[in-house]
Amino acid sequence: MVTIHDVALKAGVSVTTVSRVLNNRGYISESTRSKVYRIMEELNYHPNEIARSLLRKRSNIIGLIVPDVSHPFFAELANHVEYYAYQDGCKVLLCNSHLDPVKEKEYIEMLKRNMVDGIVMGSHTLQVDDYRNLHSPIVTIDRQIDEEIPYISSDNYRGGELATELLIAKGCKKIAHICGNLELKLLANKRSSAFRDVMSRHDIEYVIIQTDMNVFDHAQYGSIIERLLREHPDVDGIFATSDIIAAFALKGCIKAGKKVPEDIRIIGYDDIGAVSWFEPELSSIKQPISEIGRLSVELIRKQRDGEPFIRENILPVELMERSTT
Amino acid sequence: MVTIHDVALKAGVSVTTVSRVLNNRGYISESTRSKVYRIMEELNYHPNEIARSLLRKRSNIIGLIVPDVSHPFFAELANHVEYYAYQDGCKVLLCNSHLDPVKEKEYIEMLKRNMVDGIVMGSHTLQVDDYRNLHSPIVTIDRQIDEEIPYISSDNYRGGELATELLIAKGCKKIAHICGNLELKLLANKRSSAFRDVMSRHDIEYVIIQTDMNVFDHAQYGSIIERLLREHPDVDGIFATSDIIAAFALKGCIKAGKKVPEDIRIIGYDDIGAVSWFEPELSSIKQPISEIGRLSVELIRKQRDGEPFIRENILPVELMERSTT
DNA sequence: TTGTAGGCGTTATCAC
DNA sequence: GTGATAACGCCTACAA
Repeated sequence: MVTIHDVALKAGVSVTTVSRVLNNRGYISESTRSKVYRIMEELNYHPNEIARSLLRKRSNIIGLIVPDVSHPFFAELANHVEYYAYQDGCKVLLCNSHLDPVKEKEYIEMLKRNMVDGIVMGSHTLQVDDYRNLHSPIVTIDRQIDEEIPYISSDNYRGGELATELLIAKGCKKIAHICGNLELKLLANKRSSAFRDVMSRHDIEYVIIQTDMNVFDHAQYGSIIERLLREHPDVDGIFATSDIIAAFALKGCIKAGKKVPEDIRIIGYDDIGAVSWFEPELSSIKQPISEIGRLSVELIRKQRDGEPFIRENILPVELMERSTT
Repeated sequence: MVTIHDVALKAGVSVTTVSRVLNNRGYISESTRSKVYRIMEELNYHPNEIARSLLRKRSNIIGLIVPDVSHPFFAELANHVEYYAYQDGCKVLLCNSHLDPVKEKEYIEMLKRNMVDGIVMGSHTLQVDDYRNLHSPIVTIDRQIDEEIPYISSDNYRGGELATELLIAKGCKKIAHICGNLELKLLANKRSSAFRDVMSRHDIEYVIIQTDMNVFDHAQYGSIIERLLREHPDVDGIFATSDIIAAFALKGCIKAGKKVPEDIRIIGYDDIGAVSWFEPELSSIKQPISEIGRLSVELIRKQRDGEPFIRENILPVELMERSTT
């Protein structure tokens, strides 16, 4: 490995001078500058970021903790977080919690030991206190820990309203809502509150079905749908809290011989790319994932640099009507 | 930030001793050991990994460069690489090249400056020489750079055979193959070679359509399919080189009023999760992505530690027959 | 305009 | 068993 000393030696100057050239600090004569540059080139020198980080007490790394990047929503989130982090001169350390609190906690410790600039928390398996005592810039996605920790979410309540109102407007008389486990205190639960509110307002019959805690166990969806259609054969509208669930609902309906959207209308949530790869294309509520990613990085940076920042960030959602409603 | 010095001071021992306790090296009396542990606890001390890395000349980080994590294949790859890296005590730095050679090169430089243990290259926008002169443990996915650099791919040729032979066995009389741009010297091109070989052997009519370089521009797929069906209305089998393309083909066929698989049979490649979320479920060739991830990490580790390793790693594929064939 | 010296937090080496 | 001390590669006062 070639260090700043090697360059200094070969260039016949001190390490300070090389460092100055490197960082464009202070005054250097044009001749030494170009000489140093030439030697750096010759030796193929690249400054050691680790040494820099040690000095700076910061690694320019953003830790991104998600349940599972292979889930389309988090894959897109990771994609955008990386995009904006890169623009900020930061790197992204990818951490899957795989819904394991131990792993999530270990990752948090690891990130702190590596002096990351901050942590974007997309996974939430720990207790509130564990997040509170981080002493590191942090942003949570879709969960509000307390007054202090900034969070980002899309307007879940509005999303729930939009989806529900659409089904009603289309004339649905009995609507099923399939949501995640409401025990988890996620902001996504507001979609369900909105559903309940709108339905009560319109005095339409409805059922709410909670899925298992494990969002990644897709096997459960098939049977949940089947049971729903069996126990409530008169359901003519389904609002699913994710596109994946909605896709399984669609599949279940087709298998059960129902026509979509004629017999039963279906709308999902997230607007992941895959919904438009298949036919019929799924109606969905679109979250501004790119903006969520951008804001995550910005909020980390602002906290890190001691700039003021907003703690509650609720982003607008958009109804994407396609062929299943 | 609390350092090893603070612990040493409060415990009334030297930093050396604390370091020994920390790393379980040399002899320490049980009493000092427990005292040190207690103080570490009290002070909530966590060793600074950056300082360690500086000394060790290694960050325990694996750089993962992919075109785009939001693509299901790479999302799954990232997921598994992270899984196995974690088991090895390594972290994963996520790098999207977004098909930009400049960004890819900058990422490579950055990773070297950060003394990563190695680089998993899933993106290939650079020239062969750029990869050759890395002087860092590296593994390429689905591309063979030269004799030296280890690569991992699934058995693309066999995959191509399986897909093609299935369509033929089902009685297809005119088969279209939609593949990526063959200019790019990717091992995935062997799928197309296999297709051509098998078709010639059986003397069946076929067409081969290359898509654009940009794999992430899904907009092109719709029109490609439409044109295919228009120019070759008698095609009764499609072998697409990715599930996404296959999904668009499926959609195009349905829109064109064709019944799948009765009028036309379709098979994709990769077996991404999404294919089984929708109806009809897509037949596909499954790549062992988990094993690819595991091997990537193993090959980095072996190179890093100077252990012997295998340079050519071709993993078996599997035919997943579902409802579209 | 350039150089010397000290320190970032840790571990390895060698003494005691 | 334990403790000084010197690295690791870089940057930044301060001095010249």
